[in-house]
Amino acid sequence: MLENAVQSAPLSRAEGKKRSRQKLITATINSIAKRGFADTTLARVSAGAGLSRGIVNFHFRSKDALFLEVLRFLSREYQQNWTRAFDQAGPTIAEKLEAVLMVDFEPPLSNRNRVAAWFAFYGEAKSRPTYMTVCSERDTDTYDAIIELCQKIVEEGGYTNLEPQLVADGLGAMGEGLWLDLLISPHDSNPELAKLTIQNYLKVLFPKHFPIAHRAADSSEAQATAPTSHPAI
Amino acid sequence: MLENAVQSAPLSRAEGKKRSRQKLITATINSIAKRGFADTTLARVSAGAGLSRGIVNFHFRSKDALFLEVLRFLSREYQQNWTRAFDQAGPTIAEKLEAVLMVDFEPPLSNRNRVAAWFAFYGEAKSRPTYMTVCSERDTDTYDAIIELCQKIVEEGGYTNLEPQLVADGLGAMGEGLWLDLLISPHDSNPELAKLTIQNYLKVLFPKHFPIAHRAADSSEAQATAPTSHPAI
Amino acid sequence: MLENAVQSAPLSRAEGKKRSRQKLITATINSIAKRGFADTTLARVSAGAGLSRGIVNFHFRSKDALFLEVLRFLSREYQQNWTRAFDQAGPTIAEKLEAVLMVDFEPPLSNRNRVAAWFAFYGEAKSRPTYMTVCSERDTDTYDAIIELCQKIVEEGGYTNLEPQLVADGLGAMGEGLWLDLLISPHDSNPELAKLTIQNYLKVLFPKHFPIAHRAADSSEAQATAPTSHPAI
Amino acid sequence: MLENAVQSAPLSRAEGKKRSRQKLITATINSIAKRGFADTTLARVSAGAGLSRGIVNFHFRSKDALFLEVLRFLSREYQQNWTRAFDQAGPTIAEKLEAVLMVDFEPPLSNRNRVAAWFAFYGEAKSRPTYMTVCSERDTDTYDAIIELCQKIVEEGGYTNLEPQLVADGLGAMGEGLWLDLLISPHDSNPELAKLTIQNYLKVLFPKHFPIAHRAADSSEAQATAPTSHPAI
DNA sequence: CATGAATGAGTCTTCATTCAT
DNA sequence: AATGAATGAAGACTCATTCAT
Repeated sequence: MLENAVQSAPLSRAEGKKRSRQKLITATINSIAKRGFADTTLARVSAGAGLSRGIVNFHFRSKDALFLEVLRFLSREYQQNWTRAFDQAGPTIAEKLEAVLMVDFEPPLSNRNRVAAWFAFYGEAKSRPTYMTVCSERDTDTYDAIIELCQKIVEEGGYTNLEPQLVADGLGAMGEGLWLDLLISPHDSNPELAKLTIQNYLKVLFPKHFPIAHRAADSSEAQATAPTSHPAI
Repeated sequence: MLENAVQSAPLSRAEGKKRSRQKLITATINSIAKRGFADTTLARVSAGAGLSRGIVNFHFRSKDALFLEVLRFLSREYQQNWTRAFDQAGPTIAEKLEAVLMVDFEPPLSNRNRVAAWFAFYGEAKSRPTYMTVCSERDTDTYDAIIELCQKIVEEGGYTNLEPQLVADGLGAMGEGLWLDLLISPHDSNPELAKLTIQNYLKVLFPKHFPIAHRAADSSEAQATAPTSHPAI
Repeated sequence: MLENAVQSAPLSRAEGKKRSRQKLITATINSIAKRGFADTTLARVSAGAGLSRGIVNFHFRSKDALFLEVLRFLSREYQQNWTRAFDQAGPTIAEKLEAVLMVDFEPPLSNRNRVAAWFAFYGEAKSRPTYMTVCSERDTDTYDAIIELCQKIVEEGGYTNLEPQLVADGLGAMGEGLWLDLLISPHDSNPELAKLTIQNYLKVLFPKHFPIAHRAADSSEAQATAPTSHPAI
Repeated sequence: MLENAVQSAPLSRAEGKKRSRQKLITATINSIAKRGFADTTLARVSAGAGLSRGIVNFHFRSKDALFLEVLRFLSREYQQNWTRAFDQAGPTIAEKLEAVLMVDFEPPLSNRNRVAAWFAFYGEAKSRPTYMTVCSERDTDTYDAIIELCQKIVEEGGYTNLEPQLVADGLGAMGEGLWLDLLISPHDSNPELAKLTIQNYLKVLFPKHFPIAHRAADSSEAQATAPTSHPAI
């Protein structure tokens, strides 16, 4: 038995614990998507993770704590993807703006289970301050960044007819509305259509930055931005 | 005290039953908004309605049936307000379009309890086909109407740079996203701001129909359209 | 309004009340047979009787009171049929004995709903003294009569090898066991077979009174004894 | 205190679970006998077993499932005692027949709680196909065996006046009727009297096999056959 | 006499949580 | 670190009973 044993070798305790934790979080997201918040019980979560019944109260203090961790995981994941999209986009403001507006509709964020989980938390947010806090934060961060980009692009393009704040609010809201449509109108809605919709608005709003002929190219570029983390969920 | 002081007169049995039913629906909406889906128990609903414990299983078959009736009530109410806004708006396409986009942000639809209830149902929709059906229907009806209006206005104004379908999808989604913001970002968000955001887009999209100077007037006109039904909730 | 009004004329109050009472008793028997004791609710009973929900507490004081009345009705009906069979039988002891042993297997007592109701009460009798009293009484009356008949027939026939008391106990028990079989083994069991079984024993026990060739004739005679009351149940 | 004082040693988990299950079954039988089907609630059953409230839904799926397991337990127990009586009886057909007819009236089957439980199930059998199946099976098995024994004994003894099938049906039914009498006529009825009644019939039916002088001896022999299982109930 | 809306006690059932193994 | 038997609080639901109409 050498130390550099193969991957199937027993994990260290800390690693095993961490892995179990993550399995439970993933199983919870899937259960919420599949069965909804109300029917997501710890028994089903632990079964989904292939672990024993009492395990959740071992890794997390309580069911509420688990759910909060799940939301935090989703929030962290969202932020990571958002930041990566921003960083990996081309150097121009227009490219940055488009990239961050597109990231909601690329894997893993466009995954329907993810969207379902997010809206499950939104649905409970009004009555749960802790959920509200995390949800608001994500929202605020995103909106702030979009506002900043809009201000720059308006200034850069001399779009004197546009109020950057309102334009940004509209784009942000449109993104969330299209995200909801992925959930509610699955037959007529899909990530590609959502992206086209937003891009269409970009062209109308900022014609100098998003000329009509540019569309297809942008689209493929956007798709090229790297997806990320936990694609197995 | 005249004989025709009818309002305090004892209700007929059928009327009393109907009234109790409605009380339960209203109490359920309020409870969902206040405590969320998870903590909305039949005991709390019946207490909120000032009725006895077993009452829900008398008027509705089950908790599930009650919830579905609540969603149907919300859906019917939404459609009624939407239709009224459309009918009562001025005769032009632009006025109709603006009216139906504004109605989400006027009472009673802009009521935060209502929005919370809607998103609670959205959050459960993926795992409940019956909820999904009702939610999708509302969505589809609204979108279809907006598409039609956009097609007409594009044609009327000769906005050759606009794709009516995509523009309509964007406006519809923006409305839903701003509705969500009423819930999630209550500090920075309010119905008036939401209306301004949408109106700002209308001016950018259809400048001939929504000239800049027109803004304030429209806004106040929009507010003047009659709100409706069940203001007590 | 003449006294000799036709049958479809409105009943007097007393008659209507009596009729409703009986409808409820009949509906209860049918419900017990169909759904068992546990699932026989007052709602189902009143629905079965085509009457309104609160009616049982009007005609009877309570559910328990209704059930007790049902048992008393069954007991009365049993006794009436038994007595009629005895009276209408031929004049000999043998004919009387055979008649009372056969009556359990002729309508209406052989009706499977009736038997089911009886055994439902037997099943609850151990824990309900009032049921026990009524059930025991019926049993005792029947056994006593059979013992008396057996004593006479043994004396008459000089069957010195028979102990009348034990013979009578056995015949009575056999009757009840065959009655149970109507319920439990419906495929292989039927009233005619039950009668044959008992008659076979009579021939073995009392060969002078029940000669072999006599069988068929007896059987048809037995069948000729008049059935009775409430055949509609 | 030696180490092999195993009985007080802590049970393995599996053993403990099995024991809890059996406790619940036993407590249910006792409750049915004491309070009847209707008043046997899970709260009382679990209290009777000295366990917690939710336990039944842990070991069994539901109250119905518990009841069915109780009936299966009774059925298994019946069959075991029956088979043991048959096997342990002397080698002759007559001894076998008498043994299996007597076993109903010896512990544990003659235990009044047992009989009450059986008749509670009989009372519900008509409306519950699963109960009916189990009850019918027990009946059928018993009757089939008795028929076979009767055929042999008739052949062996040349009892040309007897129809084996009808004789067997009568004996089986008599056993069940006498069992019911243990429940319904507890003052005048007891297992010993029931046994005498049956034995009296055996002497009349099969005089060559059951001569009059033989009675007392047989009876004591029959009693000597070992009773069995679960005497604690 | 009869109705049926309403009540509320009682029951089954679920499930988060604990803890001995 | 993990298991799973057991707990008991809480909730949905049933249903006998009441009473205004």
